[in-house]
Amino acid sequence: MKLSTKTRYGMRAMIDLALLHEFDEPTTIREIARRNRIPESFLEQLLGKLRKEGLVQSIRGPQGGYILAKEPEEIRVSDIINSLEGPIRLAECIEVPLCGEARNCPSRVLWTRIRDSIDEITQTTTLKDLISECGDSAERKGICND
Amino acid sequence: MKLSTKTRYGMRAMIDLALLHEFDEPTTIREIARRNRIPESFLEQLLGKLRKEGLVQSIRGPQGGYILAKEPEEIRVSDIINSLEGPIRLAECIEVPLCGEARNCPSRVLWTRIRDSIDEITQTTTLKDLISECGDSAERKGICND
DNA sequence: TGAATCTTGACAAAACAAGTCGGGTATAGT
DNA sequence: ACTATACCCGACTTGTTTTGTCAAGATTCA
Repeated sequence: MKLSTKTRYGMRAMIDLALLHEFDEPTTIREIARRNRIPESFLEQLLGKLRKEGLVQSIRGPQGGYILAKEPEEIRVSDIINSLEGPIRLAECIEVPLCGEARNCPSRVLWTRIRDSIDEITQTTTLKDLISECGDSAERKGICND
Repeated sequence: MKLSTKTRYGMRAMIDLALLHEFDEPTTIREIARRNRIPESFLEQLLGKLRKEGLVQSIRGPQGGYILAKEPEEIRVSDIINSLEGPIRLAECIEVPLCGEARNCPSRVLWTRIRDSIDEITQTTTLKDLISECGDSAERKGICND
């Protein structure tokens, strides 16, 4: 079980935007891509999804770019993940019980428990939480790939 | 983020074996496959991995089949997942810090926290836990696909 | 011996992930 | 109005992974 690069890249991009949020001026795809080592045209797709979900705002034309559409404390990690790859569905039957014995199905109980535990984290962690926990020393040297 | 069918099938097969454990006689691949709606030759592969990890024991020849190699309370969910698809690696840099700022990397902090939370569940839950929590009413009607 | 059963590895189809590309649209500045 | 900048969008490609299938072999019981 691993995260898609969509999710990893997208999260990095959002953190990047959150760190720049105080400056209140847009950053271009190109800059975000360069700072975070993300292929430019791939990032474009991801920002498109994030925009449609209302997490970032785009500004077209010269001097344009992207900014967060909300305050960092209003953007939950789950919002980002949902935008990029849809909700976490460890198994079909968690969402839509397939068998009549769902309540007593051992594997369903297990997957549900794991999913709930992931949700608990992603739904209670915001971008603000992430960047403030990590201190301001996180100057983007752009080496991390995750 | 979703579970592979390898993991879902494998877990179901192990639960199946755990439920039959008290009878102390082997079950054939065919029977496990039929009860759990798993392609026979695919299940074959999965049981091979589980055997190599010492989780199940095989008995060849007529009246042969598979049984658990340990008591259900000695088999953790994490053992099963590790056998089938290797350890959960949400992102490379969790295991091997890639950048010099790992400690201050917001996304790394996030992925690590999620992974730890998953590990906590899989490492403390055994097959015994799963089947005893679900009551004995779980008669395998074999409809569930997860 | 012969039938039942596991064992192993090669192979194949389908799905998915990751990334590219080209042409379009909006806008600021001149 | 023109032009350069920048986002927008969908189709396409490429490579990998997943999800299997299959055949030949090994072991054991009766």
